[in-house]
Amino acid sequence: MQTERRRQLSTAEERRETVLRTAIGAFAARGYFGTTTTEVARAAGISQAYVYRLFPSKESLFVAVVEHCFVQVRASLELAAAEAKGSSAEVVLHAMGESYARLISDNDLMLIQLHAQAAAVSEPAVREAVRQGYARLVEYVRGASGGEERQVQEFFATGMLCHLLVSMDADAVDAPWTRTLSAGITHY
Amino acid sequence: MQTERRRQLSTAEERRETVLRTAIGAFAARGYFGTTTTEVARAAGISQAYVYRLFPSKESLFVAVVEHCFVQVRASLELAAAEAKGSSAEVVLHAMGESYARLISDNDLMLIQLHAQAAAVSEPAVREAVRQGYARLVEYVRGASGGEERQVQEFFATGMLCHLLVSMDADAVDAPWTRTLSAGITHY
DNA sequence: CACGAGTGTGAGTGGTCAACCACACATAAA
DNA sequence: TTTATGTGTGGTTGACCACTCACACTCGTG
Repeated sequence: MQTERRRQLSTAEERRETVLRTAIGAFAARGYFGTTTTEVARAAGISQAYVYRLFPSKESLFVAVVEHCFVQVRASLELAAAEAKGSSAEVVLHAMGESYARLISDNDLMLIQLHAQAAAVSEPAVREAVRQGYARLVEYVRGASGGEERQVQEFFATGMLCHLLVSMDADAVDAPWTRTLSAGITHY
Repeated sequence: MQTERRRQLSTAEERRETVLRTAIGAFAARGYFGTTTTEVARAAGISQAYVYRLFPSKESLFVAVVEHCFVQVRASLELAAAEAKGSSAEVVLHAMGESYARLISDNDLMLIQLHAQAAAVSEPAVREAVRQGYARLVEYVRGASGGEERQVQEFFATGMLCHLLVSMDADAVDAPWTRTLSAGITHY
């Protein structure tokens, strides 16, 4: 049974990935300022002190989380685009919307985007991450869909409307105004 | 010279209004969790302790600020609708958009909306205020413009896109993707 | 002037936060 | 087994937070 005993410790790189994944849930509720590093640590199952071994500061951790989310969103859109390849811009954009809706069905991804936007106002590092994230997203959607400016713009405007619906849990309100805002928007 | 000397002290009601007005600027930068009551007090020119005489808690203060902003937005749309009365839905909605663009030219109103959305996720009182605010806004826009569901929805989606542009200061970035997102969106 | 009611503050309070550090334990290679 | 390196934590620190309270001042009225 040579090396039967398994490693008990993770490598730092594995831990960083764990933290990135679990921190999404932690930051999703209360955003950058409202979430403590202790909460992030608890979500990852490590001590608060160790968070500071893996990331130099709370800000750099949050930035890494935001970047991680943008990568996931992009990957989701790429998947959809690959499946709908060769179709018209409308069809590709619709497939992207569907894929996006499925990706963020647990809402956390979307809430991170919302909180990243909010933090971007005062935190330059976050602002830069958000800019880069949307820059790549917009260019990708434009290229992959082949749609016109207006269509691409509307695609993102609809995404932003989703942020609003999720943030105030519009699903839980049964009224004409929520039906107006959420008309035609898929969600799971 | 009977009552020549003017009052030196404000009434509590006047102070409350001052605080509501100035707190917009304070909360606009870092949102609900990121802004301290001391900052709000300094913006209003009063002591931090007195903030707690005027409002029972930080949360109720923030909620009042959010409601105040929604009232201002609604008033702005009403003004625009009155001027464009009798025109087609498109024209009315465009006039509303113009008026809205002028109202939030200093960005603070819009940033409060963004931060209110973010705080709504975890703070039930804020969520209720945001729901009420948008409920009235949507119903008003629908009624005053006479537009179809889709038009009203697009109106708000465009507004949400403005939040994104303002939060990451897209104006400061000269690139194709910012031009795509901000195409046709007036701002002053 | 006197006096009650309203306006306003300085100086706290207990609690929490991001960040740090000394130290313990696990691992891999010599 | 020894040693160097990497993984991980308990305990702390100084700053700062929302919120409170005793007290001072101003005002309108009789």
